[in-house]
This record gives sequence, C-alpha cells and structure tokens, in this order.
Amino acid sequence: MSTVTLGANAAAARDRLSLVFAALADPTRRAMLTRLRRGPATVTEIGQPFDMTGPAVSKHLRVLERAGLVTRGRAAQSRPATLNAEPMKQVAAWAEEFQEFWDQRYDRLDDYLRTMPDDPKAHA
Amino acid sequence: MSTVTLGANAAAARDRLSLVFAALADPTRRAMLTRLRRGPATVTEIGQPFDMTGPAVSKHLRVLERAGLVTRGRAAQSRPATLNAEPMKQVAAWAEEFQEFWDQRYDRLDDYLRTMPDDPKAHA
DNA sequence: AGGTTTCTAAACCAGTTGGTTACTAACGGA
DNA sequence: TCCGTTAGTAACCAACTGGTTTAGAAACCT
Repeated sequence: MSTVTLGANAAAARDRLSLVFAALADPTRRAMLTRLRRGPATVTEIGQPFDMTGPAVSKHLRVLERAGLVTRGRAAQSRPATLNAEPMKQVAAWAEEFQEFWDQRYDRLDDYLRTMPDDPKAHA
Repeated sequence: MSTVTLGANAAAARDRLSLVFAALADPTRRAMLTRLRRGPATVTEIGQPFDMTGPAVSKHLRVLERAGLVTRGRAAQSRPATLNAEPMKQVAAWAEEFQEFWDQRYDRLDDYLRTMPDDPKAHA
C-alpha cells in the first residue's frame, strides 16, 4: 500500500489560519493577548496572572509566536512580547463570511427540504 | 496538596469560545462549515470531498456540534447537519476587539518604553 | 423477513498539547 | 568576579486529537 497507512497524520499540514485558530483555542493564551493590548510585556509580566510555571508561559508564548500573533524583541535580559494583531484580521474576515447566517432562524425546514435533493438546478 | 498535582489538566475547563476556536482550528472542519453554507447536508454528502472514512467524518461533525456550530436533525435514516453560525458572531466580535491594532506599525518603540515601567510604585 | 443504506460506537494507535521539574545560559549590578 | 533575575531547553507525563478498523443500530425498500 503506497498510502501511508499511518494511523495518525494529525496536524501535519498546518496552514496559517489553522495555527491561528489553534492558538486562540486556549483561554490562557487569549488572556495573554488581551493583556498585550495594553502594550508589550516581558515573559514574567505576562505570566504573572496565571498560576503556572515559567516554562509553561514560555511555551504559550511560542505558540502565539508561531501563529504570528506575537513578535518578540530583545531588551537586556528580558525578551518582551509585542502584540501583532494582523492575523486576527483574517480570523474576523473568515468568520464574517458567515455573517448572513448569524441570525438565521434554523427552523426553516422548508428551506432544508428544498435543498435536500442537492442537485445544482435546484437553485437556479 | 489539594491541587490536583496531575501533570496534565489540559483542556479540562473548556469554555464555549475555546470549543469554537478549537473546532475551527482544523481545515477539514472549516471546509465542512463552508459546505454547509449551501444548505444542510447528510454525513455522506459532507464527507464526500474528503479522503477519509465515515467515522472520521462523524467525529468531525460531533466536534462541530459540541461547539454549537452545527445542529443535527433526523430525516429518515440520514441525520442532516445544519449550519448554526451564531458562535461565529462571537468569534468575529472577539477578534474585532483587536481592530485598533490590526494595521499598527509595531516599530512604536516609544510606546513600548512608555508602557514598560509597569511596576506599581513607578506610578505613584 | 431480509437486504441495503446511513450513521455511530468501541477499541486502538501515533502524534500533539499543556503542564511539570531540573538544569543551563545570558545579562546587569554590587 | 560572583550573584540574582530573566528566560529558555530537555526530559518526562497524562490527556486529548485525528485517524483507522470492526462491528452494530435504525430506518427504508422490496
């Protein structure tokens, strides 16, 4: 079998948007980003509100960095993190493609039944 | 120690937004949602474009369902999934709280330096 | 009743995630 | 030069993830 047959490929082909969404899927990291709206901060500053060890904070920051949500500088021995909100623009843009469905009543069974036969001419 | 001491708590306290972001962090699932914009669809219809087995599709749908992005009905032996885009409104809202930083030049070192003296006594 | 279609459940597997502890590196100050 | 602060590496661990195969439930069609 040329097909890989490997049980798990998992997150192999992680595109950019997936990285961003995955980074945002953790409340700790979202809180960190919110914190960074008030300006750049050092690792210890960022980790202060959370009950976790230094390396854990460091790892979270690396996830944010790899998603492009944070850029890191170097000032003395501190390595300040700066918010880079550009990827969030893409997140918002993606979500807003669904805007027309946001407040849709989902009891439109008739609509469902009309769409059911799935054939292209059902629309025209 | 009453604290669990367990090495991994991980995704224990998954709040709603985290569930939604996690669900969107997979390109397959995003494609499924995009598909559902054209109207409800059965599991086999949804899984057709993807090279994966039935159960895999089923699992993806369950993730979407638990995130509140999809509601499932029952019609005959098919169990059609309907898009529920309401959580995306929250996603967009969250992302847009960062709107003022989207196009920000991040070479504002002066701003950084102004925010730096974060310690309380530096203010008073 | 028997068969087909549609979908899910269970068990399993490998890779990722989120945390820990212990150690190391780099810088600034006395 | 030595010390404290700041941050990152390495190794480890348990839970979660995304996929598989195998089997089974539920509804339709003769």
